[in-house]
Amino acid sequence: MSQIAAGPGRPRLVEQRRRGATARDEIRDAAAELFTTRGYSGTSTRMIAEAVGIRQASLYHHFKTKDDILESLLQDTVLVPLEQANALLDADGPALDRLQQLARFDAGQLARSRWNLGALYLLPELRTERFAEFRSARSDLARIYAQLAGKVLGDQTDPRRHLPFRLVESVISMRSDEMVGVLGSESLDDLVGVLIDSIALVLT
Amino acid sequence: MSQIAAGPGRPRLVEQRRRGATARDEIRDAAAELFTTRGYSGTSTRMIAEAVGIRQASLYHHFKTKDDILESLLQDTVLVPLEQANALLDADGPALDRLQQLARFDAGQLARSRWNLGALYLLPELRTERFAEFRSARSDLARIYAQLAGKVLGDQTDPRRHLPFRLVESVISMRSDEMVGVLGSESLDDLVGVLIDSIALVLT
DNA sequence: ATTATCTATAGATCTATAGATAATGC
DNA sequence: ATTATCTATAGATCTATAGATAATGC
Repeated sequence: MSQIAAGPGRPRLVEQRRRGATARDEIRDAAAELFTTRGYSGTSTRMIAEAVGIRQASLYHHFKTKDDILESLLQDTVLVPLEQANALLDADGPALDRLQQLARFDAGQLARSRWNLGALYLLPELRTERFAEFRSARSDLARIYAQLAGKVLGDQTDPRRHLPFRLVESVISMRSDEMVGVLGSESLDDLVGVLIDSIALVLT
Repeated sequence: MSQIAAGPGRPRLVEQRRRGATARDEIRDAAAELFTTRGYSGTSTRMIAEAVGIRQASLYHHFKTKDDILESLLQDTVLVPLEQANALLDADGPALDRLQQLARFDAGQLARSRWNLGALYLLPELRTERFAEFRSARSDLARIYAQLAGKVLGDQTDPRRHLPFRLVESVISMRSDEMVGVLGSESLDDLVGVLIDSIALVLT
């Protein structure tokens, strides 16, 4: 059942041990855990393979290079929020409501994802040319936050417009510091609620 | 002058190119730049040595291992703020004033240090046993922030007590995202001011 | 004699490729 | 025939140590 099972290809030496419908997803799951806890350069392809239960070389049947694995994880975390942000920027209604809706969505994702994928944004390795596309998507997202906040403030130069984005992303470091792990999922909702309320307060 | 100059020991092959009165300080300066921009595992001892202008093996005359270099940088950034925090926790006066004084001090350090040393806190490699002592010092600091904030709120269980620490540390990610690089040092003061004001607002 | 550098290198990785093997699918 | 794995390995690192060398200091 959890054993190798049907499908073409030579069977694995050990049974499946990772969440994921496909080998590709198993690899992404293992890499997400390792990259967020040991860093990108601090994680070898051998460690990823071991966590999946395959040989190191077998990774390369599913990803061309090691950084393609990270790229794949990053894409998934930023594209959906960015789409949502663009929609809300053009939507009708009070700017504060739209900003808080966006924040609630993002903070919820960051708090609830299986691994702390937001921590990937903080990896210094993203500063290379290889991840320029991701960086640009993320700074688009930050710009939309600042624009909506600027509307609330009635001033697109007020430095406070940068705070909502940072408040939302503080979920990442709280999770890294294992504060969210300790809290139940009930008080995790409290935390997101507190952040949403704070956004209104700092823009007053 | 900037050439090898006086002092015992075989002369270097190239002139000094790093800030620092001693070779140890030159190494720390180079490592701070590299660790914050390329990560810890992503920085080799050869890169550090090259940035200093010495041979890779010569590093080991000044540091026993690579992680001793990181440890040394971390110690410097957390010990002074922690001392300050302990003093302010026991001081007299309104809790909000003391909290804001602490925040102004820390945010100022984070914003003005030659390299973005706060970014070192975000390195996933710190999650190892090797850096347990540093992690514990930093969580002591976070605890004092939360305790002071709890006093302001009149409730040591209110989740909002975690926000001031996170607001202060948002300076780190703003600097990483090169927002502080773009702003002049005058608007950098604005930024710190905005953070201090926000602390009062979110604890209202 | 002491110090801070240098050259050389051991031994342990690490990423990625080449090619064999063992399944399924047609 | 196609697919997904396996074994084996090339070539490029990387950290740390050993020991030589070239200064200053006594």
